[in-house]
Amino acid sequence: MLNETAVAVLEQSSATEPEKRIRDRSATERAILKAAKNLLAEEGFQNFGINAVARRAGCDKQLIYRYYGGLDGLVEAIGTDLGNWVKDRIPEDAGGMFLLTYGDLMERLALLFLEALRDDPLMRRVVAWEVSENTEQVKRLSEARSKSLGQWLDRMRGSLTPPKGIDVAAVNALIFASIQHLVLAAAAGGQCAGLVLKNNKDWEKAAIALKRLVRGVYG
Amino acid sequence: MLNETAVAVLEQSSATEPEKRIRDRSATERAILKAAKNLLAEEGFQNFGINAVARRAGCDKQLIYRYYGGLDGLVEAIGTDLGNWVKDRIPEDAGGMFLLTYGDLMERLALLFLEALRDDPLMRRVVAWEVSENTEQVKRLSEARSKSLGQWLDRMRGSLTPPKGIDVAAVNALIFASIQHLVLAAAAGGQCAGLVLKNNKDWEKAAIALKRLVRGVYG
DNA sequence: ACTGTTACTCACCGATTGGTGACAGACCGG
DNA sequence: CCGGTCTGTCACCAATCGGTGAGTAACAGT
Repeated sequence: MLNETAVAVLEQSSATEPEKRIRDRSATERAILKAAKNLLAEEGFQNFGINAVARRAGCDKQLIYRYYGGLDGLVEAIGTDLGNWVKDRIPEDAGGMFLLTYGDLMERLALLFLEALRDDPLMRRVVAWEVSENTEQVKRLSEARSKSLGQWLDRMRGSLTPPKGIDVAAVNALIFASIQHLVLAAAAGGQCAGLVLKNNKDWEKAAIALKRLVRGVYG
Repeated sequence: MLNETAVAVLEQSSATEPEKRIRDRSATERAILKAAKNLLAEEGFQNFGINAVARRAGCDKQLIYRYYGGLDGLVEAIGTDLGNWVKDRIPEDAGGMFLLTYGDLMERLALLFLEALRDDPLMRRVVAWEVSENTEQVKRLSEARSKSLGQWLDRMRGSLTPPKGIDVAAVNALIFASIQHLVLAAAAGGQCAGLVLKNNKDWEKAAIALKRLVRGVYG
């Protein structure tokens, strides 16, 4: 990539010059991070490595070592980005709606989370990564993500009091676990436990079932 | 491994001769399959390759190509084994119990499935594999698994009629999805969505929450 | 214009990967 | 005894991996 532009410059520059991006460290850093995120989102964590990222970023892998301290640092940077995931991807104005009960809230949050996860391939890969490996890299990703998720839940809860006599943490963990696995399985194979999940109609059924599940516990 | 025994034999055989296993095709096939399953269960699908399997089986990788047609065939053999998973790992006598309602049944099945999955590292790796990759190998594994799971559900349902007005397939998919993700996340990082899952007490809480969830929809 | 720093590239390293062809020895039928 | 088949071993291949040291080109300060 970069070579082509450089060569083009040497050859007195042919017609188009697509973004030179020479000797601009911060721009290169951004390009690397972007390349890493796109690569992870599209290819998954299987082929996620120094060489592949450098190849996609169109720069030498040495720069990844220099600017991010290797793959670990790069993953950490991704994790930092991911800390703002809920803030970036999920509308916060749900508090302004008529959420009278804890059940109202959880139903809404569950549906929002389902949709957001369904629309974000990067986040899906990260979640899949979390349940597949246990390296230090992944641990950090996982922590950042669950922390930000927990804060989101707290923030949205506001002054609503959860029902007594129910282990809310455990029940909510199960609910969000079901959403995550459903979306992951669907993204991977188009179905989950025999339930086909491809077109919007399929997903509408799943959403209804999810509502029923939430309403079952929280009324 | 095998070299050591061979050398020992050439050296007029020292004291112990741990299972010679020479020139016995079916035994070698079994050893390879066993090695593959153990490797997958212990190391995960990340480092699951021809070389690693051959190394663990103590034979040349060429034999894997000859006897199984490469990794694909080997994975398929594992999948065939996995087709009997529910039969092997989950007691079938639950039908003889007092399961009066569909809710009784699903609660029992959910708990059985949770426990069985928790106790089987190989199956956990396979499930994690399913949501992480979409190769032909994994597809076959996934199909065999979900098919056998579906048959199990049908078999256990017996003459019990599911409640009307509920999309049982979708709800059950969500329930089993929650179990799978919970167990996977716990096995990977010891927690799921902030809920710590390490000792038996933690799991007891999760089981209670699971019951509540099932009872919520199915009464 | 000289100098030093910054941004970047390149060439190479050892290790490991999936895959293949050639070979050696045990066994069996003639 | 010989010849062929079966089982298993070994040596080698190109490709890729993560990682490093050395070198080059562009810029800034003086």
